[in-house]
Amino acid sequence: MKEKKSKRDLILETAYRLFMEKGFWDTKIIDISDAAGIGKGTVYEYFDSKDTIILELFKTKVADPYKDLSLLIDKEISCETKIKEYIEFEVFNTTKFGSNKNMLADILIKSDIFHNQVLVDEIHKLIAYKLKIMHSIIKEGIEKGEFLDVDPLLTATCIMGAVNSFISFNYNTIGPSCFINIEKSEVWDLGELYKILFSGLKK
Amino acid sequence: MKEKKSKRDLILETAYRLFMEKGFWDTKIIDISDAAGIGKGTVYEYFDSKDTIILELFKTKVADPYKDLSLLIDKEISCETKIKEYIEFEVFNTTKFGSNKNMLADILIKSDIFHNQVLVDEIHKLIAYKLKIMHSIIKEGIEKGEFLDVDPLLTATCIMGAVNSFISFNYNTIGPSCFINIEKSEVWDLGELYKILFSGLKK
Amino acid sequence: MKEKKSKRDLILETAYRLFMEKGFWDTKIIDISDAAGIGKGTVYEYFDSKDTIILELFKTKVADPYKDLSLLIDKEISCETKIKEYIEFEVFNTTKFGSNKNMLADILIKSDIFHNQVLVDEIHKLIAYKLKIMHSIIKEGIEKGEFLDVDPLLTATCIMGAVNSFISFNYNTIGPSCFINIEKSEVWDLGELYKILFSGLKK
Amino acid sequence: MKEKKSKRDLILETAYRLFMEKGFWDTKIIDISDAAGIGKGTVYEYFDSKDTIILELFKTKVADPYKDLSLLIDKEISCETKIKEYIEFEVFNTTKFGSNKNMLADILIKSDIFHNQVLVDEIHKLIAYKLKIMHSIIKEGIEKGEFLDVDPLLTATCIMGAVNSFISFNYNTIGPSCFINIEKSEVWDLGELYKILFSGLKK
DNA sequence: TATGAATGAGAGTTCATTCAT
DNA sequence: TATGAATGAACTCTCATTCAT
Repeated sequence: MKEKKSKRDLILETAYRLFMEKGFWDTKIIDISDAAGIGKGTVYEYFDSKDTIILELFKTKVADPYKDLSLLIDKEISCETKIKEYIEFEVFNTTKFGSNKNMLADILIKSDIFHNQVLVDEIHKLIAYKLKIMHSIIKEGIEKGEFLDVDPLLTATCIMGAVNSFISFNYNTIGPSCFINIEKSEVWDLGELYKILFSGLKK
Repeated sequence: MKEKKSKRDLILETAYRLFMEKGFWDTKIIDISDAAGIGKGTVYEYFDSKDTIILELFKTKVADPYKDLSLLIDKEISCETKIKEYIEFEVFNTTKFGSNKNMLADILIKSDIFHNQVLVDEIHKLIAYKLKIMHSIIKEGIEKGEFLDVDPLLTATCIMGAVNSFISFNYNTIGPSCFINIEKSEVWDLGELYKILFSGLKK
Repeated sequence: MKEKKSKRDLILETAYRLFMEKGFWDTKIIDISDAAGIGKGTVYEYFDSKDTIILELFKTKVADPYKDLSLLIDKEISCETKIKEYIEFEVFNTTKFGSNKNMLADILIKSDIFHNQVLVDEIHKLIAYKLKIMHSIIKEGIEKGEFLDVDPLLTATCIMGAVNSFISFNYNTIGPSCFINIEKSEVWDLGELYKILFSGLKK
Repeated sequence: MKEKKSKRDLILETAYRLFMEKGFWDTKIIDISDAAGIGKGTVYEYFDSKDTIILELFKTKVADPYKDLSLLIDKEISCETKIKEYIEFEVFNTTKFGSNKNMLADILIKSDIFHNQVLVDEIHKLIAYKLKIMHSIIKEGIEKGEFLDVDPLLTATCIMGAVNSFISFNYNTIGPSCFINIEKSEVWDLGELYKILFSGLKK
């Protein structure tokens, strides 16, 4: 495993680009070496396997930038500002790769899932359908004076994200592996979720 | 393509079970036929391909149940209640397959992503890390009297979900394919996001 | 793993033939399937791997025939006859595959050793050289009346084989794995070897 | 092809050591250069190929020491002594590389044969089985007073070696390449083999 | 209708060898 | 003289799909 920067980086960048474009499974080693203008064997001079490449990309492109995020906790600013800074950081971090690029999400969502565009289209159709309903409800609520004057689509998007996340963590899809060192009451109450969505965080 | 209900359903149910257990890519056609107690060729009597099976499963198990969700819009109830009903439906819908089962999420998250446990562990580690920070901030905010008395972990989870969703839709990762028939102002303002998170929806 | 006799046997026989002709390492799976007139994948329908094929061949062609050899021990015949029968069995067993064929020895000695005909020639040259010397000594011994009137070349061959075997077992090349349940005095004395070679077994 | 002694010898000695330890096929060129502390390319400055190395090793380590063995023929000693000296030389020669080391045999028997420990175990099992039978017969013969009082295991080992050798040469496995300049009667008689085994060489 | 034997394109990976420096 | 980065032919094994029965 050589460490010479340029060639290793060339492979990494090429792999990254192809993974983003075609997905991990649709990108073959030969695709990477061809696109990089090098021999297939050269890829293996720098990486043990295809798995090592995606792992390295994840670590450097995705995970590493978060390293100092925890410094945020001890900053002398209000918690509201902390959350705002967190979000700004997250937005910067996941969009810095270029317009419309969120590496992890992209690779996951791209062709990789099922090599099946028809299915991907169906999934998007469902999301669109749900979004439209939620959007319509919020719009109505605003018009009727029931809700604050927020952007209805943005809000629909956020609520859907919050709910999906709530479900995934609450009903263990993602697994308790993500709750390291944090105590979680057995099953969360929907009432708590509503509280946040309707009243927000601030006192 | 035959339509005799029983055998077709047997294949579908077996495939569904195996996809949930081992993921889509790790489930081979032979696994399905073996588990169903039928011949490998028989699978192809009822389905054109493996892709057709997952597509059918998605349609019937995931998408179809949402068919009447739009009726919610015209119900004679407050918008707050509509959203609550929406959420309750979503929770029911994604957890009805058994404890801790959310079909789509499960299949995506299972072995399928990269066949690479090391990478999956890294991803979980990052999620856990971010969650811990957010959790810590919210807890502090509550203690200091800055935030309402919410469940900090649940709230952290929801905010992360909302933010991820905001980013995905705002910066086009998922693609505009999900905004069919909805007008979206070019790029959403972070201020709008903060408004919802801190003040909530309700007036 | 199907068990239908004919195709499985076809693969086995074809592999056997090619292993004998070209050696194990020089025989590729595609060679076997081509020679058998079947598809490459078919080989894997019947055998898990190339290793499984050679193992199966060893078991059925080489090891199995020895199964009843131990019955010899309890036969009501003289020990001299027992040894003669043992040898006759061994000769039959290792030559039954056709003229000039001793499966295991052939595969080992063929191209497999080093893929290197020049080296194989050198090895043969050395054997020939040693054989010639031994042959010459024995011939002289017979002519001078020192030795019995035996076939000098045959005798030279046997002595070389006995000595090689003695060395291999005595100095552990083969490893003690072959002395299961038999007690071996630490290192054998050359005197014992001479006793057998010069005086023979019989009283 | 340079001839500078020291580096060439370093490569040779390193290759020799690794071939003995891991076998020819398991030893890669990079292993040799690494172990020798030189560059991979340097190996090719001194040797045309991996094959050239093993050939050179065979010649210098194995074959060359036999160069003067033929002088034995003309020594003024009895033929019995000649054979004894031959054997002593052979024992010395094949064991001089260190305890339990017989270069050629070692390399052949090591990992090289089939990279398949299961098969190697099976082969050893068969050898052990045959050895046990022969051992048992000889022991019985001695106890009954039919045979001389020899070491039964050593004798079994030698007889097996002699018989294998007899078969290999008699039925052409090794090929007539080893009978250069020696006349061989078409097929040897088993009677001749028995004569030597039971009566020995000496008059 | 049901089968499962047969298929072969295609993947990741290895490593002896080359050659520009 | 010495290097090691670069190479690519070659290999084993996988598995969705076909099709004769």
